[in-house]
Amino acid sequence: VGGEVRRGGVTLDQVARVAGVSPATVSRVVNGTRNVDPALQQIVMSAVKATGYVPNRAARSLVTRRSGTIALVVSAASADGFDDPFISRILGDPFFGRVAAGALDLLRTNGLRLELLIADDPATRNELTRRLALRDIDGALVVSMNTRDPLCVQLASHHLPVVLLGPAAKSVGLTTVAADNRAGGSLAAAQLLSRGRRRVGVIAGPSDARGAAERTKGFLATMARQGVEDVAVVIGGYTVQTGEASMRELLAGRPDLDGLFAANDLMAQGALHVLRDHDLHIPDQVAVVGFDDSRAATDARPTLTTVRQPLEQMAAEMVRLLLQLIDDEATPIRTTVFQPTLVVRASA
Amino acid sequence: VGGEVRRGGVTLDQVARVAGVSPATVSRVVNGTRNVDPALQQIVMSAVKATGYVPNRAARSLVTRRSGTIALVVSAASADGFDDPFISRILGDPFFGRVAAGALDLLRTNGLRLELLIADDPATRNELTRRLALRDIDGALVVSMNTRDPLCVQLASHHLPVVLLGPAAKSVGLTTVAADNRAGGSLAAAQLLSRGRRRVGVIAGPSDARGAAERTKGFLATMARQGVEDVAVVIGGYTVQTGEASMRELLAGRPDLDGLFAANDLMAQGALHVLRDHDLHIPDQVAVVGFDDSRAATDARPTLTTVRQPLEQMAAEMVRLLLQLIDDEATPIRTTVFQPTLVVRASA
DNA sequence: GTGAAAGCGCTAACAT
DNA sequence: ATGTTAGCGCTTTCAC
Repeated sequence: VGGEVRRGGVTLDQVARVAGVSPATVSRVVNGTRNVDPALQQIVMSAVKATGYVPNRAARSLVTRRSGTIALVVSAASADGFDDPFISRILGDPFFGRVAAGALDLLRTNGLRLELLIADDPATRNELTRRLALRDIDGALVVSMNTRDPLCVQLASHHLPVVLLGPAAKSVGLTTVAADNRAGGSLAAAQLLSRGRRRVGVIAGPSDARGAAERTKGFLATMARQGVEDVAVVIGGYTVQTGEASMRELLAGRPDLDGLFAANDLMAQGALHVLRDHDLHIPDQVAVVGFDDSRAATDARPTLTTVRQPLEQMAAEMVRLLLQLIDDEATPIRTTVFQPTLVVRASA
Repeated sequence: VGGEVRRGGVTLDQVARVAGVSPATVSRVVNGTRNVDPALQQIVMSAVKATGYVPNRAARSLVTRRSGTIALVVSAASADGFDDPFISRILGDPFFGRVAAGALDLLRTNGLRLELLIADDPATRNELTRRLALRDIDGALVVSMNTRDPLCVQLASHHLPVVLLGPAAKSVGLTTVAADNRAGGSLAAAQLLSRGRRRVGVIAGPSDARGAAERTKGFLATMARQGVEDVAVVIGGYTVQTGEASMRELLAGRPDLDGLFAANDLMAQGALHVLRDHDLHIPDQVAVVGFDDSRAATDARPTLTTVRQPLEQMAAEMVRLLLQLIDDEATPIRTTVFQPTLVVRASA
């Protein structure tokens, strides 16, 4: 109203004028470049503060060819459902929330922005690839829900700055951060064993899910090592409903079951429902271990003993690796593996 | 390898050369400006396709003073906990996921980007305000978790392009999209009434939560209209644990309860646990209605009858309103209210 | 209806 | 160590 003062913000030139130096010097100070006289540096800093200067991102990007933005990509194969609910479900998954929070935390201390992206069809996948190539996005953090993901192969083939959160599959030519799912399965087995359970079953994850097979393998290996060879395994679909169905199936084949490992908490929750319907006491009659330490674990009754991945730390490591990759394209592809931990609650 | 062809992408000038026109004309065509000869238009379009041209966002932003990015802001008062888990929890909340998915859907058809932002302290709040003022972000979609939120008042006072998802409180001078929580409470009451329940209780939300009070008011009003005046109300904290405690309290004061309304699904889930422990059959002995239609509703046993807000549609409307606000700063402040619906499942 | 020209605000050679 | 200069790729008056 009446004053078009500073419409659009203070520019670097204005700061330079106030400080009585050249724009280049201001730029150097602002960007923390060395080789600037400490005295001048002070003067410029004051001028910056006095004017309230803040760099124009677009202008800076134009010349540096860096957007200052990195993408958090949720990759959906879009094979099944492919409607809104599916995307909502991923975005609303505690798993995703922990990753986003972990990434954001480190990103903002680096002055970088996080763009949320859904890559669920060829068009959006191509656009992401293009934007990455043009540095419209500096790099991408990819969270993929299953192993045979078209986005991953596409990204890998173009050699773009991308870090994947996923199974430690060496197959993908992408820098990857993963949890040691096998060790996680082992942890679950050890807990059941320590509770004296040897008539155990497992509700495994779907074959194409991230690391599901590893969890089961680790579990079975540790059981076998203690002489427990006869383990019933049924495959679920990572939902409460499939957990229920699988539990019923397991119980039908082996009514004397005294221990259960479910490859995620949701299926464990389903199992809990069925066990209760069968009047089986948890953990006395059947001990149950889940995986993920999701909200379902704390909200179930009894509360769920489960395996937890350090997702926030993993996300932070993803950012670190990505920043390195952006900084130096020649950084070799690496896989970092994190160890899960057992969270003991009431169910086992 | 060996070819630095098109390093950094095709520029508008290159397209112009290929098409045999001036850069200005290409710009006009690309931006859909009228007053361009249809014939030339075709030529330019071909050239664009042939070269694989895609506009440089930074350059465009620099001159248009629009970033093409809108922020999805999660505002946390940071009063309590204030550690990572808190943010993770919000981001991993299905509520948030549905909003993000709804917004993203409309945004990408408009060629806009979504930046994820956490505003949990004065510094980040100020930065957001500044970025909005400088058009480093074109506008913000704000999801606030409680009513007395410092971010909202700050944003409102600066008259920035912001749309709030929140209670229909007229107090805030912000364009707002809200659900009719009172109507939602009414829906719950009507359902309980239709099941013949008149000895009812409610587990209300915390006093500072978005719309919690309205839900209770709507419920009580509808009950009263049917002559049910004596309703026990206890206040919970929107968690399973507080739901359990509240349910116990309710049952202690009124052992003959035959209907319950919980202001969110999590508390309803907690109530379910307690009712089961008391060997009370659901819904025969006690009918339960929740609120939100979150994952907890479908994963609980029995499945939860609940009130659903059309969050995806609400998010889309937020985007529409925000775009309007960005386009014309003088757009008057408005509040749009959406009607919730009842989702009938097994618990009532 | 189309082209020429002037920047948007910044950084990075290059010169000093 | 600092200043001068030349753009980055685009849109947009302004002439024609």
